[in-house]
Amino acid sequence: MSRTRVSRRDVIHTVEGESGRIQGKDLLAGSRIERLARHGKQLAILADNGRGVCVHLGMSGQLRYVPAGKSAERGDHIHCRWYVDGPLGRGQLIFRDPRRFGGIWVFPDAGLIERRWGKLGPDALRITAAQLRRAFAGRKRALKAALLDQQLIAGVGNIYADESLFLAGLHPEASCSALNKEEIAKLARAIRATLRSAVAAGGSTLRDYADGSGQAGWFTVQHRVYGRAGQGCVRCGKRLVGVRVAQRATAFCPGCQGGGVME
DNA sequence: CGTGGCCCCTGTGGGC
DNA sequence: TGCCCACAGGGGCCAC
Repeated sequence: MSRTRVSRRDVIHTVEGESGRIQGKDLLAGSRIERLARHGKQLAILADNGRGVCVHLGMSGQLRYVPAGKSAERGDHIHCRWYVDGPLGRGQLIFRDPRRFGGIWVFPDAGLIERRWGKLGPDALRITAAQLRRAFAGRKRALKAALLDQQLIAGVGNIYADESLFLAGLHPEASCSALNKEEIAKLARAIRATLRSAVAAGGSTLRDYADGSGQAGWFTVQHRVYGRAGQGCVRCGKRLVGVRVAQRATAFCPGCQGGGVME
């Protein structure tokens, strides 16, 4: 990163070990990027001098890379711009976030990122049945609430929680402790399959989501239950039910998702 | 331990 | 046409 331009300071956060006014070097100006990392919904840009920044997109955040020469990205709510100049090319990395639920966290050393990520559950894209069993052990919460809890499983949000539960045939309000071993294994498979398909389709663009190159995602056309309360189930035709679980809109099929609840 | 409520913030779509 | 309200891919905090 050669330099950075911050238009809104309040989207940049410091963490333990970092103090004082945020400087360019905190945002990796002058650093050589060594690798990128991800755990659940957390992203990290890691430099070879040990520094690193985390990015979380929240609800409306976008991270966009625009190669030099392409028309400069315009628009409101661009809070941070990195001017990248390295062996792989020149361009701008742009952080835009209208609602500002997302943000950027600066770390003086990458070890602190690992420590922070250690508090999250296992990554959902690769979650195993055994890991899910451990996450659910001794918990009576609703399945959907557990899926949304990043400390238990990292990376499942509202859309993919509903879609995974439908695929696994499980009721969103069933208790974690009500599932048997096979049902948990089935849910783990459903989570992995759902996320894999969603990634392959480029994500779910409900309104304005776009990937790093600005492309919208088309997984929305594969949504079976999310946003479809009141409509017919694609599998059995029954009317999908809409409820709120853990303060989030939740849709499920009363016919296909009886798993986990006592009738 | 778990839940519900409230908050952070902007944009949009529907109902009147 | 315009105004107001509800709601939206997330998550932290607090009272109970």
